[in-house]
Amino acid sequence: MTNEQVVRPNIMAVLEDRGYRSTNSRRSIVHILEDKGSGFTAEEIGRELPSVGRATIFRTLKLLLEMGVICRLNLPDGPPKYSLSRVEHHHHTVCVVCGNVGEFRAATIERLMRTLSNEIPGDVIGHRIELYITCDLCSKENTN
Amino acid sequence: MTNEQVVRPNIMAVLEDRGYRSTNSRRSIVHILEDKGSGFTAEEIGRELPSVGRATIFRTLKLLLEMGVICRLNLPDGPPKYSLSRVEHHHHTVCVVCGNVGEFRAATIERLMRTLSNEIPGDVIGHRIELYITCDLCSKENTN
DNA sequence: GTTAGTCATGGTACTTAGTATCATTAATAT
DNA sequence: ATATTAATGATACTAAGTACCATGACTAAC
Repeated sequence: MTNEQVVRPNIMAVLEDRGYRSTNSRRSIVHILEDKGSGFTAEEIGRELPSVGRATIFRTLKLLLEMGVICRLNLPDGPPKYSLSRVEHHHHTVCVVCGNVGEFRAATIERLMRTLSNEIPGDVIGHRIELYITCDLCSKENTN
Repeated sequence: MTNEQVVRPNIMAVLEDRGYRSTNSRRSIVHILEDKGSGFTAEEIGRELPSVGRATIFRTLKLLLEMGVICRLNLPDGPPKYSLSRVEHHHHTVCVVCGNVGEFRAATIERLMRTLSNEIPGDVIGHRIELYITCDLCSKENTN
């Protein structure tokens, strides 16, 4: 696991580079994403931007997903959560108590996946790894 | 990756051992699950059992999920798919073309996860790994 | 085997994440 | 400044799943 500086792209610039327009709604959604960083739901964003239509929120999230700027995480229960992606490939931790989402990188996993792909029938083109944890905060609260 | 014989529990027995009743609906649902094995959707089961109420299908799937008899797999798109679990811990491959779901085991992964948990903040209590592949059948069809 | 109690069922209405449609509005290119 | 076209918000819809509730089916105890 590494802890190097997280490099994030200028999201609006990425959108514009792909020919998408820089609109008020998109800017305010992106602004909130950058503020929250990780573990936010679509509904949450909608609540903070009542002037922006629900459809637009989902449309924008979908766009950003396709561009790889954010990722969606399906939790065992509750609505899916979105997180800003690192530029680099990464994986997620989810606290099963509070639902907080974290990110980590581990070169060992990637090396292992390459090895594994020899033993899997078919061509491995991607993978997704989620670690379910109880985060430090939640285990502390439990012992109090 | 291992290929040993898949050991499956007697699902109805497991249900009854937990105090749940052996009803017609449950038996017919379980029967279909055992027939399909993996990669089926809730809707699919409902279609094959028009006499069983939709609610009952979801109720039963939920029960089986809680008991660990089946697992739910959220695909990048399309409805979630359910699979009979092996008794043993395992992971899934999903073909991104046809959506077929496979299972595999890899002790290396489990060992790696244990190592990794030292580097992750909080207590790791579980993990989920999905490999996205194009299965042999689909890559063949593409080259034809 | 009958019965009593309770669990499970099917039907229906609801919730929630996300999408389709469409007339109006705003961003861009010229 | 204007024409073009993309994006928007509103609304209605779909689809996975759940809540509710009166009726029916299991099981246990007799």
